[in-house]
This record gives sequence, structure tokens and C-alpha cells, in this order.
Amino acid sequence: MTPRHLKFMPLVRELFECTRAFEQCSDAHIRELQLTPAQFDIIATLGNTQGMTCKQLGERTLITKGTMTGVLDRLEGKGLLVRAPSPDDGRSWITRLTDEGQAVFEVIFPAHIKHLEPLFGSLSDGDLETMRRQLRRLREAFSHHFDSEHGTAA
Amino acid sequence: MTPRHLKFMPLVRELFECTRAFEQCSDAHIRELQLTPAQFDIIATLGNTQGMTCKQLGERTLITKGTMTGVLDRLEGKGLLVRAPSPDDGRSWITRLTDEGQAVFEVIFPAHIKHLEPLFGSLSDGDLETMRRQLRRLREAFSHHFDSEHGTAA
DNA sequence: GAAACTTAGTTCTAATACGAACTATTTTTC
DNA sequence: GAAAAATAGTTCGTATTAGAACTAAGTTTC
Repeated sequence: MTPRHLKFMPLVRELFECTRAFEQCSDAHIRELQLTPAQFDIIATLGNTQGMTCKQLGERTLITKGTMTGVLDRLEGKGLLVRAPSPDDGRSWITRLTDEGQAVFEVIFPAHIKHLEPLFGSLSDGDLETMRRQLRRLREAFSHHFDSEHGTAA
Repeated sequence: MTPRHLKFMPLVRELFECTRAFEQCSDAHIRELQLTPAQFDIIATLGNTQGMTCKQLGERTLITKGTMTGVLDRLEGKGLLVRAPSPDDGRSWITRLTDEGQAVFEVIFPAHIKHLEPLFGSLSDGDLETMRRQLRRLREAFSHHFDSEHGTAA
């Protein structure tokens, strides 16, 4: 009987390497565009919107709030976004792209998508959908377990 | 006809979230063991070996060489490993666990495996193997494309 | 309606992360 | 076998990263 960890550790390793391989392709292109991956993520999220709060940005990206402040600061420094107080909540700020930020978005977002597209050339739409579903199942197993252990009630 | 990126971007997102969800579970436990994820990775790699070079460590973990120096420095500072000049190559150092480092390995490695095991409870050995193969296929698509673009000849 | 609790965002510290430049050593090339 | 090219590790600069403590402002509770 094979020990269980010899089955799941290779999967974990492959998961990490796969993510890493994607990042290598994606990040190299983003750096050519004079942005960091986190900065690109924010611009891609804010593009074509009326802006959103820090919290919403954190939910839509994988950037945690402690990091968010610095990332937004640097983008604000570049003149790509502005922060305005929320009319609804005195604790909150609405972050939105400036005209320049939106212009940057309109150039780099399609360029980046076009850069990524060939990476998936060997896979059919069905393949992509199948893998997405399997990864979701795996993620749900992880996060349910984490939540139940840390009392993050559903 | 659905634009292609609407098919592959959700997969990318799921890939990132899945990795993130695993890290959340795994890293929380590693921190309880008074190590950082990178430090754990090194100890797990060096455990039960005669030691290896920086380069070998970089190949077996996802830590790049610029980061490696600092990670090894801190583990050396904790007395968990030592570096000795390589007898074969004057540029190289052999890093191996101290007795204390090996003792730490023997405690925390099984403990961590045991901690992770329930995460995969809902998946059969066959599921794990299937997903590993699919991820590998995806990773290969990514890295082949990256290599061909950056002249990293096979 | 005041105290207790929660939440949004910032700040802080320690440790990564990456690329690029640098030193010291092989290895190749001719 | 000396110059040229490649490699192993370190160092450096900038940006993230996580978690925890902190401030200010909203929400609940009684």
C-alpha cells in the first residue's frame, strides 16, 4: 500500500510548478510594460469600472490589504489612479483609474491577453473548462478545510 | 463565438486561487513550527541527504538563487545547517543539515504531512494522479512556450 | 445612546521574490 | 595554454508578502 503522501505531494508540486511556469511567462511580459504583476492586477481590475474600495480590490485580486496600500500608493505616484473618500462610508476610499490609467489599461490589457493566448494553444475550450472545474474542486477541498479549522463560519 | 480569453482566464484565476488556498493551509501550520515556508522547503529538501549545492537546492525548490543566500543564512544562524566548500568545485558550497537540523526535520516533516493529509480526503488516489497529469500537461505548455521565446534551448 | 464589537484602511517588521550586476572559479575555444 | 564564455554564489535595489498592531468610523447590543 503506497503511503498517501506519495500521492498528494507530487500533485502539490505540480500545482506550484504550473503556477510558477505561468507567472514566468506572464510576469516577464508585464515587466516589459513597466509594471509589476501586482500593479497590473490592480489596473486590470479597475479598468472599465467606476472604481472600487480597497476591500473590493482585495476580493477580486489576490492582494491582501496590508500590501494593497503600498501597491496603490505607487500607482497613485505614477498618476495612474486616484483615491477619493467614499460618500457612503467614512472609513472607506474609492480608488479609480485616472484618464491616463484608463488609457494604459486600454493598451496593455489586450496586449497581455494576446501575449498569453498562445500558451493555451494546445488545449481545446473543453480542456480548459475541465481543468478549471477540477482545480475548483481541489480549491474547495482546501478552503473548506482551512475555514473549518480557523472558525471562518460560512 | 466566445472570445478565447474568456475561456483561459477563468482557468488561470482558478489555478492561482487553488495554489493560494493550499498555501494558506500549509503556511499557517509551518509558521506554528517557527519556520517560514521557504525555510521549511529547504529543510524538507535537505532532510535525509548528505547535503547539496545551492544550485541543486534551487532546482528542487522554487527558490531562486538570489533569495537562496538569505534563506540559507537565516537557517545557518538558527544552527540548522552548515555550509562547507565543495571538494569538486571551487565556486560551490555543500549545504547540509546539522544534527539539530536533521532532528528538526524528523519532527516537523511527518507532522506537516499529517497536517496536510486531510486536505485531500475527498479525493481518491486516481483523482490525484489524474489531476497531476493534467497540471503537468498545462505546465509543459507554459514552459515550452517560455523557453522557445527566451532562447532557453532544450 | 453609550459601551462593546466589528470593519476599512494604514503602518510596521521580518522575510521573500525577482532581476541585474558582481566576484571568483571552471570550462571552452582556438 | 591564454583569452573568451559560462557557471556558482553573493550582493543590491525595488516591490511584494504575511501577519499583527493601530486608528478611525460604522454597527450592535442592551
